[in-house]
Amino acid sequence: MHGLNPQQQAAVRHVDTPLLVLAGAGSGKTRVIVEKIVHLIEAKGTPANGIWAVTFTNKAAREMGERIAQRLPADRRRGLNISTFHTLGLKLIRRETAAFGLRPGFTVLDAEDSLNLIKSLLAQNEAAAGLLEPKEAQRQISAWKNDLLTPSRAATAAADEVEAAIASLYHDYDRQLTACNALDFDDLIKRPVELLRDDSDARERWQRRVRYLLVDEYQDTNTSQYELVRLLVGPLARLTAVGDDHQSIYAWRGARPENLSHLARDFPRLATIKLEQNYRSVNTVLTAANQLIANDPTTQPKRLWSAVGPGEAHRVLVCDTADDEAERIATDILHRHFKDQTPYRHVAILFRGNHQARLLEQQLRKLSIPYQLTGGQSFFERAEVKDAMAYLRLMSNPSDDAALLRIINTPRRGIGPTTLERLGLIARERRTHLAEAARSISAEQRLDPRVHHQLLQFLDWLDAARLDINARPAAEAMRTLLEEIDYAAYLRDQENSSKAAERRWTNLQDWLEWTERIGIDNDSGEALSLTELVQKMSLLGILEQKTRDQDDDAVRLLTLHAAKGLEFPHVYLSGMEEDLLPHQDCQEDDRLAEERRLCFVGITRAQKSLTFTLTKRRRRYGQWRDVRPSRFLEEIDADLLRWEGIGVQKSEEEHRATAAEAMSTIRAMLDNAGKP
DNA sequence: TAGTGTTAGATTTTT
DNA sequence: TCTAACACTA
Repeated sequence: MHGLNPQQQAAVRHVDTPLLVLAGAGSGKTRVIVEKIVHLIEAKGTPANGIWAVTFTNKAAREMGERIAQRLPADRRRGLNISTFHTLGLKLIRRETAAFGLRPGFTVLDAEDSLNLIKSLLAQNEAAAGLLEPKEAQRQISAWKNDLLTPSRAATAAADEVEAAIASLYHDYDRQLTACNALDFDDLIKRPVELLRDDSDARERWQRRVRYLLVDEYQDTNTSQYELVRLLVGPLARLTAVGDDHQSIYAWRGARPENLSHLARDFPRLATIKLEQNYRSVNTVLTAANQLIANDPTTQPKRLWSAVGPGEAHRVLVCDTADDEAERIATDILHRHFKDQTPYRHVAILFRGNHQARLLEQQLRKLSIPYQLTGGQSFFERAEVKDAMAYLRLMSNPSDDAALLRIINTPRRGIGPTTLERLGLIARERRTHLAEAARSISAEQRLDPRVHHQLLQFLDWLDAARLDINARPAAEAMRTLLEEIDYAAYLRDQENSSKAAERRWTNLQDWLEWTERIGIDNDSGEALSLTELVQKMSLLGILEQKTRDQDDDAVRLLTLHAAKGLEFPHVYLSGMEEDLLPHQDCQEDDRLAEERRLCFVGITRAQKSLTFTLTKRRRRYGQWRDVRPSRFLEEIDADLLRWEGIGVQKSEEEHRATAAEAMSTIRAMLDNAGKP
């Protein structure tokens, strides 16, 4: 308990009634959760396996686990459940598989697979295909699932023709998932909720198992996640929810920040503790943040303060164009690096949209400043990795159509779109999955005999491979499999340069190593079954595992969303312009408030210095447009901001001066060092 | 199946 | 204006 402030201590000790901790940015909320778990085990004698902590990302779960590992010896923390919502749902489904109408080895489809399934369903239904955009349909189905709406209720509630069509697609989609022994991400929450709601035996069983539940980032929960929380804690309500309404920035994808206030309604004995002392930032940063967020009508007042230090006014760099903006940020960072010996990893550049990263990258590269871009397409989404995953999934679940479709002709086996279309039709008629349909009489009758033969051969080969993979370690068997299909040759065939093929092959080797590494249970140290391995992989972005060297000294480029939860000594908030932040599509009240909170999140990432940048003109969809500074800058006291470069000439001069100064510093450094 | 033409869309994104 | 996904043609 040492080193905790009185509010933090109260939050840790409070275990008898449900508790909401409203934890401001940088107020040590993870610390509170960690200490509370330690307290529950050490002081309250709660068995570790009765404690469940839930986060939103794998990264957050991993970090929490690591911090607990520093506080408790292995034998005292064994059995502790720290996971994401989705992993928790998966665990529950795995223990109750039959109740869900699933067979062991069921697959969890990712967003891409689910979209492909939707596309193939639409391809079979001309009327719906003309009316619907696959992405839009996917979004709507996901939204319905997050709101716990069944297909039939969605059909009843449908407001127009389009929604009605999506509801009907939703029905087919779920039926097809069942035929494939598969679930999508949203099902991992929705289905457990349905079970716990409808089956009192299962409910009581799980409520006994969950002795204490802690939920992080509570403001990001959606309806189904909140329902899961309620059902798991039951009437005893041994629950700690930690969140910050000021950092609610995910309403656009279904988060319900009002779940924070719903807690008081649903748990009358709820106690609330506010954490307002910030341990991260200097006071000028917090003052700006407080002033900005005071304009948010939708959230509870909370005033951050800190004892870190006074801090300086924030610079606002007014630049001519986006190129100019990127150049000035880059020069400024270089300057900081050489003049103040600021390590590059202490600097982050934040922006609203990913496209803004491109120019920044160019300029950083020009000045040879190392940078690390978070976001973009992950390693996990690479085609070769997804192909290998698909083979592995088919080993675990022979009815995984999404996986089969992905690799049936990769590498080439002469099984083209026409065959697959006919096969899909047969599968739909027989209400089954593709592999079974292929072995039916109608397939024999309706498919080209040569291709049909080819198809059966391939399925037999898969069966044989399945026997092999169950007999030895998965990674090892996968190596053999990739050799048998000569995937390396396929890659060489696909790529123009042998270098590109080489790189993709290396990615696969990395993936195989990763497969070996995660194939062991963190808790028991035992090897996972193939099914467990595949399911674990589906929920872990490989990107997170492949954390590049922590001490890699590079400037971080992040979207404002991706920056939540992180902190940096020096932060550049770029594109502080109307229509960019707040984004042009977010002028309506609720969305505008969320944009403001996004800006708040950006500001509160800064520990020591904060620099806003904006341009005077920006090219938008090919047109040059004059730009107005973001209204959020006006919501911060003028004394806290130091504008630079408002006049054109002055800006150019200043810019040159800064660049010249930076260059001469570099030269001096190089002279001193005697080598680059 | 590769190569070319056409068209929409251009915020944020985890699991 | 630029890109990427798609549909169409050779």
